[in-house]
Amino acid sequence: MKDLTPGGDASAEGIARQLTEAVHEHRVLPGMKLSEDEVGEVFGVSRTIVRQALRSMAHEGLVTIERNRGAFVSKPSVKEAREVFEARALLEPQTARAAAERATAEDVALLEDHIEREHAALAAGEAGRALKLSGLFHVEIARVADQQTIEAFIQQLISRSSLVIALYWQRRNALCESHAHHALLDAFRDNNPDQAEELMKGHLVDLLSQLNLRDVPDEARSLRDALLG
Amino acid sequence: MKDLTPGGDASAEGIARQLTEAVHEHRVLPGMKLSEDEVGEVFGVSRTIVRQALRSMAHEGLVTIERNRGAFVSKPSVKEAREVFEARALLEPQTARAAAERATAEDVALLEDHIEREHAALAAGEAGRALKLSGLFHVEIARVADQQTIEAFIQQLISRSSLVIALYWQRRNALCESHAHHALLDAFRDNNPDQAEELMKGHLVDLLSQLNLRDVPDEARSLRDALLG
DNA sequence: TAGGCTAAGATTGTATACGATCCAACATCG
DNA sequence: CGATGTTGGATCGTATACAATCTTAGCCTA
Repeated sequence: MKDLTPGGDASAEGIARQLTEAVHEHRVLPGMKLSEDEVGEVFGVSRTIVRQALRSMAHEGLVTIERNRGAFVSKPSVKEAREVFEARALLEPQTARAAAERATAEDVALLEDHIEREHAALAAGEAGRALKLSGLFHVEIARVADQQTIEAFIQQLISRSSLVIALYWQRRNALCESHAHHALLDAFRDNNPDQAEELMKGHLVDLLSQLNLRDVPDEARSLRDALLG
Repeated sequence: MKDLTPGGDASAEGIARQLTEAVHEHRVLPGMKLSEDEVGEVFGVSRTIVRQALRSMAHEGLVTIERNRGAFVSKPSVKEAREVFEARALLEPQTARAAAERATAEDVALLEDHIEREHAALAAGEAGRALKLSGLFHVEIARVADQQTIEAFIQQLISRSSLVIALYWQRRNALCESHAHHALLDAFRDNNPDQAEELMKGHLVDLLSQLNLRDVPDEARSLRDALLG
């Protein structure tokens, strides 16, 4: 069987990237099983490669591997969800500041294009794709700041945030993000570090406030519902 | 061939842990090749397991895998060295603050024991072991702060700091660290977050100042030495 | 003698085979 | 009828075999 996937190659990294993208777009949800045979069949590679990809994703916290049971898309606990946003609060504001100090016209144009595509996806009803682009915006900021080490951390945190959003997001007020991103873009364009840092800090608080981290994480609730219903 | 290693099991994680420890103790140095066959023979496992371990370490930045060439202990560039300490500067002071807020008597006792073992190793002339424990102290602080996500990041940064130290450390004034760790311990014992944060900030600045990040990274220099000698 | 080419050896990349473990359906017994 | 034990299938864990690639030593040529 040959490569069915036009979007990427069949290396371990390529498969990990495509699976990660699917998680970011919420096409693959927390708790879903990623069978080695099944993934291998989809991408036309042997289990050897799939295992490499899955272990790589496990290292990022995106999947959880249970011995002799297989790989599942991770379901972050409430505590883990909080930790992810606490880590982001430590890393991202300073990174936004550094990005605002260094941002060139090209950087701003690239970020602007990013926001535009995010809007286009939203307009086209592709909510998942918009969500993915929204996360990628944060990674791009780290790239502009020229901080590869921190960029890798933020990329991981964005991935895990996708899982958190899938589990704990409450529907109401869905589209305040693009506004925040636009404001950040302005700060970058003006090379205004103070404003960029503050905006990012506020943006992260906003994101966190839109999560419902009080309820039980979906599994126990479904059990209770089953017992009560 | 059976397990030759009394200190740990022969799983991929166990081998990665033991290799990582060897790097922390500077028994394995940057640039050294980690041949799959050789590592497998030492630990008595097949290449399958070794490959898992090496890829895991590659993900942490500890080893670099070059396709069809093999795995080598990473040699961080000057830029990467700076980035590692910049990331630590973002994460560790706040983490020390949180640890100081939460530290219990048991936590303090455990950290104290840690410092004591560091001193003992230094007194016994086991500089590598002391260095490893010195790094682990920082990881333990994140554990006390009850921040597993950040702890994982710090662990990675500590590992990479070991590589940076191996490459860029300048010998003079070798033992100011234990003093800084003692001061931090006092701040934890007193539950003094402000002091802990400031001490950690200063400690990281001290560490960075003891590195020589201006020279070329060892390879060109050894070539030059060879030509001049 | 220096430079480049070739071939053999060594090392990694990938697929596959086999054993171990888990899970679910079914049968059996109380 | 319900609970428990058993058996078959499915899935994962590990080792090994083979192919692809790189390295190096030796040889040839200018």
